[in-house]
Amino acid sequence: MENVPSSAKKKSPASRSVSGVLLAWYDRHARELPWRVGPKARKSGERPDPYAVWLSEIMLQQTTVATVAPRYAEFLARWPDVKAMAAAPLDDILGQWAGLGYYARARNLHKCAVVVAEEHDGVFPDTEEHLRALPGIGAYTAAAIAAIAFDRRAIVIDGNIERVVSRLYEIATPLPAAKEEIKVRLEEIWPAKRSGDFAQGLIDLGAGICRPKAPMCLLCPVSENCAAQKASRQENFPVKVARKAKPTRVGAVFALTNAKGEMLFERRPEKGLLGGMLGLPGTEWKENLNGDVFESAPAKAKWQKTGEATHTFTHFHLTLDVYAGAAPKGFRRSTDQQWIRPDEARLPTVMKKAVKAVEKG
DNA sequence: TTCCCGGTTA
DNA sequence: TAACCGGGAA
Repeated sequence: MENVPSSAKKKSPASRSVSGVLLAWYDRHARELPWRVGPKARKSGERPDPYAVWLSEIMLQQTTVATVAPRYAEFLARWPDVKAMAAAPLDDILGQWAGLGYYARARNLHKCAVVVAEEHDGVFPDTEEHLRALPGIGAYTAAAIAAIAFDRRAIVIDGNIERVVSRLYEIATPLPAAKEEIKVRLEEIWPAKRSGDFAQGLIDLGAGICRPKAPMCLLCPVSENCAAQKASRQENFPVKVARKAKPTRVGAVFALTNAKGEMLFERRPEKGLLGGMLGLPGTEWKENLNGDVFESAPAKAKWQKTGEATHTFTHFHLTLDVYAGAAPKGFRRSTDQQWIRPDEARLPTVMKKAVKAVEKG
């Protein structure tokens, strides 16, 4: 090492040590996850099922491992391969997805399954570029599937990896602008072999050790290489741009019930908030509740306000006034509406809360 | 209660 | 750049 020219010393030894040390750490500490082929099995030749990798990565977008694990098992049991999923009606996919949020993911999941089944004969493409062209697969997911399922040397950057790298190099540029710099750093340290294990190792390190709050630097295999930890400034990275305050919106929803104890739901428009999901009929959600809310009711009934439901979306808080009423004689639902027992309806969380407000009220 | 966290699309 | 959710921590 002493005889290595300083030009070579600069990059190669440090990068070798980060990837080598991280992979050795992953060999010992990899999380056991339902969709994962662990380092040991991977070394003995076992390959992950690209369908399983894809499904898990879509579910893991913006969603924690703890939430995804049981839901992933349900999906995999119901649709064991991509052709089975492609053959399912979109409404079944959306219903199974209910409660997971970001429903565009479920719509794109189905779209993607159809494209893979019909245009790729049920075989997932094995390059980052071709994966990136599929619905719902962006830069992160394309790289993750290429690396994890096919061991391609694809630079994977998720929130965990952004945090790890911004600390390793004390990257002062705020996210998301820092992403380019992070990618350059990763290019320098990303190994040619075991690309998938390296990606998963970085993610596990970010999730378990290099956490947002109170990172466990004493247990970190690369703390020696970490500029932020050397300066005791771990928690100051990554730097992020200030977020702006969420406005509050209000609205009213109407829970109409029939003699069978069923409730009237309607399918929301395909695009936009909670797109394609079932919900209670009601008003628009705006800054204030002006005009006659009952004009938005699905029927003329003795509406009783039974409570409120509050919920927070990405960019606003919502308060819904919840009204309950019995369907009048001769009420006919329209074609986009359906009677469902409330306990059986697969609903987004805000609508579950509204239904609960009826049951309590 | 409020705050924080996180990928893709248009 | 803004729209798009829900869970867990503070």
